[in-house]
Amino acid sequence: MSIRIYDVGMSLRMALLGLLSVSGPASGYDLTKLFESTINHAWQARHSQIYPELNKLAADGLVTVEEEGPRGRKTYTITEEGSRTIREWMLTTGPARSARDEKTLRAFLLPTLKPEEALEVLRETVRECEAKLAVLEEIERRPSRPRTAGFGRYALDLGLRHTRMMRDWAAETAEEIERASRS
Amino acid sequence: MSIRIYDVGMSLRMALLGLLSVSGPASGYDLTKLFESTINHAWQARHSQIYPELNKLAADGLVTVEEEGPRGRKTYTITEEGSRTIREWMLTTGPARSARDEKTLRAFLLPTLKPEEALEVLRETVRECEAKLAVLEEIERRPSRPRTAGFGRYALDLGLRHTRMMRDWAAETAEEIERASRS
DNA sequence: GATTGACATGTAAAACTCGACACGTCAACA
DNA sequence: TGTTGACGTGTCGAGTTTTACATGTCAATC
Repeated sequence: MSIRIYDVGMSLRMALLGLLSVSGPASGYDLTKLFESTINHAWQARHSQIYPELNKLAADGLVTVEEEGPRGRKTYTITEEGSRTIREWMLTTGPARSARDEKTLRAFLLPTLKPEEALEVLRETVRECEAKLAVLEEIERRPSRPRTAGFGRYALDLGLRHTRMMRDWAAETAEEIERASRS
Repeated sequence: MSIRIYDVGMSLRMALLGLLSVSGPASGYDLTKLFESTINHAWQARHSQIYPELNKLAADGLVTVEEEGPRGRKTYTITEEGSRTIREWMLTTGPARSARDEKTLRAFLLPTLKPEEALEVLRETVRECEAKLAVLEEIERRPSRPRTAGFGRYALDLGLRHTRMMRDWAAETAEEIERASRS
């Protein structure tokens, strides 16, 4: 086991430990789907990244394979050390946190377009946000499964706020551009 | 020049073309700093990634080196083809956009902590947001330099909204946890 | 004249991420 | 009985991103 000095690249690790911690024992397959259905807005990972990371996690003693089911299914459980590790990470306040959002990047690059084009992009953004909001609000209404109950609460709220913020920004910016181009 | 079929990995390319498009001719050094001071919240890139990408961009005819100054400075200018390329990219609506935010990830993993610990993390988040807001509001008040004037407008507004949203979420979630743990 | 710091560009190794390939199981339904 | 689709784990190659290394110029200040 190699000690990692820097925080970079710990995110996937911590996401997996966090999911295992809150949802209880799960397989790589379960975690891949959990990833998609919960923290997908904040972080993405394919199974091709998740399976190797789980093996590393097991090698480092942060998780254990307690049970092997049919179809080669391996059920991972977080260990004491794993819990300690994620707790420390969560309580560590670092100044530099990676943040990448192509949607926001496009918003920043809006001035590269002519006003009419920018307007159309913004209106499309509003439509996308509305569609996403509809999905999130539907999830909010639907009673959550017990396994992810506490987990999804804050995540969903943040997702809703983020999407509404984006929608409002796009709508108001569109209005502003429209006003400016009319005068 | 190889044609890229997928959109993935185009972000850095487009960010550079966008910066060159809005701010006018600039060197790799300028772009590195522009990156930091403008779209850093949406995308990050070190000079070790920017310099090679500029060379590729030049090889592909999307930018040209019009001028070589002292200290080996190379001033890049976006070409017609470069402008066409970013315009097409901006107008292309793809469903899958990469989004990674460690701050949000941590928010999602809050339920791994005990209520008192989560509370402390949330309060720290509020403090960080307040500090960031102070910086952004100061920038808002300060008259912008002509080179990034139009560019920074929307970016700054979105940054302010995002930070306020995060602050409000953290504050209200903290309140909620406090209420729940009191009862 | 020497030192410091901003300017300026680059490369190499390691780690991270994605899409594609690859293999195999089990249950349900036709 | 065959086929389909969800379950389930894994590897590989290519591209992206980071950290560290590497080199040198120019202006200002001591």
